[in-house]
Amino acid sequence: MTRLRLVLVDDHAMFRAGVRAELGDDFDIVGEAANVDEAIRVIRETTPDVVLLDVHLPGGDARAVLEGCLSDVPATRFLALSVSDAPDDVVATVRGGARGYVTKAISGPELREAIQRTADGDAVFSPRLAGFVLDAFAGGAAEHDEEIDRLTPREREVMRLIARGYTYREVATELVLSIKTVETHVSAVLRKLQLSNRRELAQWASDRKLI
Amino acid sequence: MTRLRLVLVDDHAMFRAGVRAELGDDFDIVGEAANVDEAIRVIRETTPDVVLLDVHLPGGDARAVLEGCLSDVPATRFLALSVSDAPDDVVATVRGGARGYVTKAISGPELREAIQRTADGDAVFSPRLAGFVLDAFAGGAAEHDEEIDRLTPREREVMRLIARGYTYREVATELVLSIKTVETHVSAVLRKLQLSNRRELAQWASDRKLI
DNA sequence: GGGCGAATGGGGGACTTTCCCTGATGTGGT
DNA sequence: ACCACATCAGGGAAAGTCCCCCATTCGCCC
Repeated sequence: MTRLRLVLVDDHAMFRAGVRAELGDDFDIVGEAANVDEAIRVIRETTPDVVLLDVHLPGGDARAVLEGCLSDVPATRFLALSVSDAPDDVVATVRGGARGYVTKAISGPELREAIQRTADGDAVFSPRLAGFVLDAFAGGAAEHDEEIDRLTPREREVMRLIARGYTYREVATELVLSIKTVETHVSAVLRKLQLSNRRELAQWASDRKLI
Repeated sequence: MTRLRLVLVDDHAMFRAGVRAELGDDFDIVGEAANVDEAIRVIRETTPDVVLLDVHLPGGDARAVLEGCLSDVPATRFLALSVSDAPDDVVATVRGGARGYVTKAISGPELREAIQRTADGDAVFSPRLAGFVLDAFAGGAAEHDEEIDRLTPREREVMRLIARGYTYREVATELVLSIKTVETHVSAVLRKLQLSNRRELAQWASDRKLI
């Protein structure tokens, strides 16, 4: 059987050298690229079986590469390989068309297997990351965070300050209110969001990048 | 002349393989580590000439490694080698005792030269990064924050968590202490820094980018 | 050996903060 | 008139913060 043909896309020459050293004997590395434009060109020219694709690249990200050549090389499978295990990165890259996503903490043998499975049509994910993708597909689309819509403008304003660690007294001073009014708003926010204290609120706001 | 003895500290086996493949002929790689504790142990055991040190590690960061063994191996030089080019990371790592800081975008020959120069006592920086360090020293070096030197290691540890908003109870759980001990440390920190409550402490720590 | 700093904790107290409850008033929109 | 919203009050339970006091242990240095 002929060796699988690979393209490596990563802006770190050192990392590409590592992959070559670990995998060069088992796969045919037909091309390398260090940025988005180069990657698109090389992939089109070589139509490899699998592309190892770093998520963060000079001149764009993995999605830019996927958009630029996915439709031109239908037989090529893309395996994202990144230092980032951020849910946003994972979900965005998979939405863009990657067939798998593993972190660079992976070992040589594991990567070898991941590439083989990707070429076979499997979806390969580092254990912790599979959950993010499933979550995103399961819950993500419909709701649009109805919860925050139930807060009044004033409540949102108070909520933001509370989430930053202000005390009720400080919020009252900042917004020129009485402490009691702040208490009322905070209670309403906690009740509406079904949270039980300010720390959870800070977490909630941080998750939604509201601070 | 005998080859320089290296230790590689990086949580990505793949990256270490890349460095080995690129440098293994020119340097004597006497040890490798993938996390903070392992790194400290290996460095103490091998007392290499140069340590290639990733900034972001499981169980801590490069500073933890530097704190853990800098005084034990006075002849060893540390060269930070990271994907991050964030000013905070650079400055923090250099403050911690690293003698240089280059990004992983570096090429094999450049890394070879950087290691040689580090061993010779030079300070090696990627071009864009040198500026950050110089800025940091220009903008307030004279004082060297005598205040924080007056804190004991344990006090600093407690202080960091308090500054992040942890309650005494949570700090106690995290560090496996009694609440009373946490209170004692916090009181000492507030007294030494002449602050009056945890919010001022959070502000103080944030100003100094200790969180 | 004696002193000293560091780390660990216990008791207790004063005070603030948080969160919830039950109210009230006024305003603007439909 | 009704309702959502914003404003404020009194009261109280619970938690957390910060300050005293104190003791023990350990290791280090003179």
